Amino acid sequence: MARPRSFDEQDLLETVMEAFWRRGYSATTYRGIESITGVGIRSLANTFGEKDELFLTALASYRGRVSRNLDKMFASPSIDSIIRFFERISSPSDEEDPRRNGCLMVNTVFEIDKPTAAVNSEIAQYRDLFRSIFIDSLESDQVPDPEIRADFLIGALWGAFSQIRLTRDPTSAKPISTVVVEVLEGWRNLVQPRHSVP
Amino acid sequence: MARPRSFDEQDLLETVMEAFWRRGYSATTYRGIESITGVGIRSLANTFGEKDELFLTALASYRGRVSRNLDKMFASPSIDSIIRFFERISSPSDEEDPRRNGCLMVNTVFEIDKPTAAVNSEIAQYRDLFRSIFIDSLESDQVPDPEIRADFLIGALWGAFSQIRLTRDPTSAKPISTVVVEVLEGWRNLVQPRHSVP
DNA sequence: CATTTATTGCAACTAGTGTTGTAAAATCGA
DNA sequence: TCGATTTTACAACACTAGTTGCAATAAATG
Repeated sequence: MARPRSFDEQDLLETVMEAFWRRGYSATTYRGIESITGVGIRSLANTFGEKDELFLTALASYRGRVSRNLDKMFASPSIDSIIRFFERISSPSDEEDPRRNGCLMVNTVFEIDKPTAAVNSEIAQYRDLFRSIFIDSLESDQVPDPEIRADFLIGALWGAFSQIRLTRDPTSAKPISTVVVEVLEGWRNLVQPRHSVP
Repeated sequence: MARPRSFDEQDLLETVMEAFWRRGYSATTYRGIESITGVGIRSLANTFGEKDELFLTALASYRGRVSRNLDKMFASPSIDSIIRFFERISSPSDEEDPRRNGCLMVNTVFEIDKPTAAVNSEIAQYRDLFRSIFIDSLESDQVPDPEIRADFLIGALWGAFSQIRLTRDPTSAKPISTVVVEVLEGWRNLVQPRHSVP
């Protein structure tokens, strides 16, 4: 046929995604990616289109990554899974781990002034990922009002991400995890009093 | 002496601060401020210096505003004050209220890639504002481990700000407030078991 | 009224970024 | 080897934003 690409599209996308994660949207420039990856601007544009589209693709890739992790951690959803999840969030990461920058989606919400409909949809899907997993977990332990409590957990999660992003240190979210775990333990004893004692 | 200014410095600063609050750092341009306020770029630069300095001044102004509000709300610090605070956070605001964009300081953390030492100091002072007020409030009701719980409350607060910023609607943080209040109520009964039962 | 002096309007300069055109380069099948 | 076709390097373009120089302007003081 013709000349083949000098790079692997998936590998490149992974690198680009981490660049957005580390440095944010506007600080991640085409020319910057060029010098990091060695792939020329023109090839980037040919492959992924304009910056908006490249970013959207990176977001989708991120969501896929998170989704796979969550599937593993919540194979059997329960309060215990949520506890393990929050404990992992605030566990140390090495210097090179992009997790030190919190969460790409949350960062995006703050940096992009007026997100496009496509970006908003990505973020909504991302949020729903957590929401449905939290609800499933709470329901499986018969916690009342699972929706409200799930929304609270999402809030706590985003607070943790904010804290991590501020300090660039996951362990700084430890106090948040600690109290969230305490709260979750308390929810074990809240079984619905629907058809209970006379 | 000489020609007087055509504007009031404090009024102008307030407007600029709200501009940063609404639109973020990079979307708030000198030329934009010029067309909003009618004050020319040259006069802005003469009065406030470069954009960094103008922004820093706006942050300080914001912190002053928040500090005054907190002093009012926490005149007698207690769990009840914290409850009222979280309930107010998620109460509706009108269309023009810049609170619809969450919190200027938290937004800043996310948008600025590498904050200067001065900006970091502003943010740290801002955080400590809440931290010491939360600790005071918890201590006055003899809640154990007030530092850790205060850090959790800060996390929940930032989660609420994130949620508000995402939806541009304070009431979307209602579930967070609701559960935080529930948690705070629970903390009333945790009085230190220091010298208790035999 | 003239002088002084800070303010202001205008415009230019510089730097950075997304985007695109074009021609050279490289590969694979015939 | 040749031709088709894609990739790639280079450069140019357009636009935006921060910053700065300079001359005109306007008020207060004597």
